[in-house]
Amino acid sequence: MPELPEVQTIIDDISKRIVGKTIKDVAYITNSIWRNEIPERTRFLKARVSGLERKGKHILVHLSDDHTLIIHLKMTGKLTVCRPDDPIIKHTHFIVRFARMELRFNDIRRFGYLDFTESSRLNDLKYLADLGPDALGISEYGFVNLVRSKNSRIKSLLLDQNSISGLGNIYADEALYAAGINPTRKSSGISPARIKRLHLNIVVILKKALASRGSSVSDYVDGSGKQGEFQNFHRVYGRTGKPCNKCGSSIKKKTVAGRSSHYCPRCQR
DNA sequence: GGGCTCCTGGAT
DNA sequence: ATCCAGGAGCCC
Repeated sequence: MPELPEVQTIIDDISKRIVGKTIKDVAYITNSIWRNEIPERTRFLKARVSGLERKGKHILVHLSDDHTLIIHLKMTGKLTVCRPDDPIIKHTHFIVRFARMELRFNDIRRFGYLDFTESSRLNDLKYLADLGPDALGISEYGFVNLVRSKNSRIKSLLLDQNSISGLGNIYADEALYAAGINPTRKSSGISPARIKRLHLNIVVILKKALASRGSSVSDYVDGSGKQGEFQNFHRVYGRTGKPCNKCGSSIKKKTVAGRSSHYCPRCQR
């Protein structure tokens, strides 16, 4: 479900409600949702939420006693602030209880996970340490070097979180369309001018998506359980067979890098 | 690279 | 009944 704009929207929503609040209790519902050891309940009790942070598509919830809860939502994960008397819906796996509200982690497909560590040892977690520069933080220079240095298809590179973090299937397709680059192109063969255009479009599209509070295609909801709006502005994703906004050609879909890729065969070369 | 896997559920 | 899904790791 969530890519950078969705994860950031959730973090911004939730931060307003839980930063500074003290944890009263936690509820373990599905043990297998934890990536490593399940933290003891006492690790959470009386801790205060000191701040939230995004690393790629990971959500870090920092606690006052120098521990951090890590959350990855994968495809169908949801993180919402609820009232204690809201019914606990199916596929809810973990709850953090505050005095007047609860933070609930729900995931239909259970691809998502939770993890917990001392904050000073976050970089011992390989999946965090290996993340590439953030899609909204990488410089144009850094991005050009990255793309020119790889021989993979550009779509694969954009999805590779260890090369550049935060992009997923929707925004990779949308950015490639905006830059006029075919998803199957070998990255090393793309001209620097084209790569700069792609970098600019990644930033512009991610920022627009953030302003629209993310894309709700099926499951995504923000930290309050509301849908985003950016799906209304998709140019290729989910528009297979519809006319290209630039040239009128039919938008095509084909598998690239193991994912369905939506593109205009005429505008993207 | 491509293919398979984890899992549930909606669309066709 | 079959296909497909905002992710990503593992296997040749």
